[in-house]
Amino acid sequence: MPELPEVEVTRRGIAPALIGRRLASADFYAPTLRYPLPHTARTEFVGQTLINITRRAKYLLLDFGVGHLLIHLGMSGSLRLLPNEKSDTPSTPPQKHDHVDLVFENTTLRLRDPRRFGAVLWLTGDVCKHPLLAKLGIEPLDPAFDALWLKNHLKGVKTAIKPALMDGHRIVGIGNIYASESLFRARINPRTPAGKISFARLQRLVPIIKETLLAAIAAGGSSLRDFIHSDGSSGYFQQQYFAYGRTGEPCRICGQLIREIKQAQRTTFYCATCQAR
DNA sequence: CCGACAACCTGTGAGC
DNA sequence: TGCTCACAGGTTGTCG
Repeated sequence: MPELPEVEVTRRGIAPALIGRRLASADFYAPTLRYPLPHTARTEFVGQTLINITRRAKYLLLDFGVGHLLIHLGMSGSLRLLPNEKSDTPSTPPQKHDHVDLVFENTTLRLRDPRRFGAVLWLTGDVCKHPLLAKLGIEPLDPAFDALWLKNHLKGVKTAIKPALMDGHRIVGIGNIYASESLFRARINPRTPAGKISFARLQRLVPIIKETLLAAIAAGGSSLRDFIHSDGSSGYFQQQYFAYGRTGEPCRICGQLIREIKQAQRTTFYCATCQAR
């Protein structure tokens, strides 16, 4: 489920309950997700105190000082907090798709991931140099991501703007939903070759991307208070989409029917009138 | 460099 | 009601 906003909402939801707490145990209920779970490395992080939780792209990084636990939620992953029974046992036994319990003092962080595209890795040394992180592009909420940056990085790019926006080697965190939504709001046709978009349009697009992501984070943030009792989902689903998933429904702006096309094996939703070339 | 495509998995919903 | 098939919010790797 998660694009950048949901990962960020998750980070904000779990951080206050876990930072400064000692990891009492780590229980893995599967041998592997996308990659093998760090069964044998467990001794390196169990017993350590969690110093911080940061996010890079859609990766969460749990900093234990001696190394980082990297968590990716894949397409169907979610994290939630459970109160512990007797301070060292989660109050609810793991269900079918629960794969990891990080048992802290008083609170357990549980990873559920039905499709098992997620990942949990133990990284020591410079996390930025890890192959999964080293080649990641700019954070869309970084002030350095502006129209000039985008212009420079799309120069000569013939790929259509929609798949170009989703390429994490350029900009991270823009998944299928927010690529369609941002282009709709910026009135840019998703098939336009990325390098051919005018600077004026890029100046419109960049703040729209930031606003769209921030609005989604804010929507999720409104349910943060209940994170510990929730199912791990957020206000994310309550977003009112303009284009995403609305094939055949009238455009909220002009009334024309929203269309869908395939781009790079992913469905793109757009309004042929509002997003004419 | 680019695009197309398969792969990793399971659940869900549309259509018959 | 029950079956089959296409598809799903991500990312990597291979091939042409």
